[in-house]
Amino acid sequence: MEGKKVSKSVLKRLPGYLAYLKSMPDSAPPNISATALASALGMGEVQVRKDLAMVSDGGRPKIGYQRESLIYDIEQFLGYDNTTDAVLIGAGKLGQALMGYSGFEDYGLNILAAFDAAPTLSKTEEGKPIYHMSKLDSFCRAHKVLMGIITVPAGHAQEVADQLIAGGIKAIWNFAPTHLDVPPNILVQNENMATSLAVLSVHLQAQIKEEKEVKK
Amino acid sequence: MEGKKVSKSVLKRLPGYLAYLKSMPDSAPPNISATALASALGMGEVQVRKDLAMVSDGGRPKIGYQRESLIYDIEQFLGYDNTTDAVLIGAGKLGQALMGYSGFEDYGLNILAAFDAAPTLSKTEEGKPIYHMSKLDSFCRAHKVLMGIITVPAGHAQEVADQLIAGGIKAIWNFAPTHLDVPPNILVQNENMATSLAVLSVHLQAQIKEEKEVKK
DNA sequence: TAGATTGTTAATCGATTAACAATC
DNA sequence: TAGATTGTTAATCGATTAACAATC
Repeated sequence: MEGKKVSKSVLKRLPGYLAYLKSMPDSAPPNISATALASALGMGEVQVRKDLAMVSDGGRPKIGYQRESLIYDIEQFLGYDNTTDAVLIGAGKLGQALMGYSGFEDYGLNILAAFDAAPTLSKTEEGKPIYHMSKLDSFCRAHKVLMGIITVPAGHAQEVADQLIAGGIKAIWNFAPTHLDVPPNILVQNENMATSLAVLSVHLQAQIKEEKEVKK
Repeated sequence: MEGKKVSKSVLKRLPGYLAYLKSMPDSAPPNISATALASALGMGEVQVRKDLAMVSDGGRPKIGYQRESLIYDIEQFLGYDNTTDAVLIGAGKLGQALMGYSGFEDYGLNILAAFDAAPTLSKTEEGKPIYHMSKLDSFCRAHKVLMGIITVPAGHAQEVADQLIAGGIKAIWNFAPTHLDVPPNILVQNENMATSLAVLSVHLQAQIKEEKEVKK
């Protein structure tokens, strides 16, 4: 059943289901059970069922869910059917890597152009334009861009965020390792590698410690 | 007080405190209160205090925490003091961007080399070696590498993960948008952009919907 | 001392899991 | 029908927040 309020934790799991369903070969059976999905993704089956209940209009007992319509429902729910235009600020290595990643199309994301304080090129390898920061505001307004991707150094991220918001942007994908202060109606999604590294680092420390103790 | 079990949610917030503390100028006062930290990062002050209590040996009422020792304590806790060697698999755009990112040093991460199924270069721009996949196993063993970074396409990620684990790796930083099946003692940290995009996309959809309703 | 601030104990909230009834 | 599977209701778990006592 659609239209319900879906929590962020559920939301974050949906792309996982979608990717798995899409990765299945056409030769696979047209139906799949929550049990099968759960075991493939290493999750609890009740959780999978609850999650799917939020976006689909249900599976059938003994049969499971229709793969095709499940894919459709999740994509529909996530809004991958209608494209979102975005701008990217900071044409450094990470920025260019993101510009060049063609996979974003699958998520309905279209990066129109990059902006940089000191552009060294006028186009990316893929032929997308790189403009000077001074063009940002008018570009965003002209193209009614709603999403900005920040790949500048931490020290400039807040300033860039302010400019994006002034240009009418409603959501920011922030790759700069810093907190952004924004008005309540603006969403900031932090892609914080430091966070992941912390988890990894602490795990490895524990591993090393454990190993030493075993050796004793 | 150190040595307690710290939950993942706390762990993930620590890098935020650390980055903010490190970004403060030397001219700033030597002490900082949880209240100040909280408001700077847009968090609740009780949460900040509880988090800090897990890694530091406490602040002083009315004074706050010593900035320097707080930085030390968090870095110590996260293991940023002793470097972790890592290998990276998949020398594509994203892989090269990560190889070239010098900021990882701050997190005690040192990427020794890249591996690729069909390397087009023998070195990265920064002079780090790029080897053929066939060298992976012996390299990992020889250098006692504990961490692997996967930046290959989703279809090859599981296969690469298996090889890494065979080579003795204990933690995987997975940039491929797919679930990895690994033994229980191996940690997989997914850096899943699809997850972030889902959150952003759903937010924008809601925004657009809202706007339309206002216009009516 | 008074007040800002810390740290802890209790209450709330939300998300996950378990138990079970419904269904094909 | 019997059994696999769905979906829901209740129980558990963990994390966040609120209230308060301790402290400098």
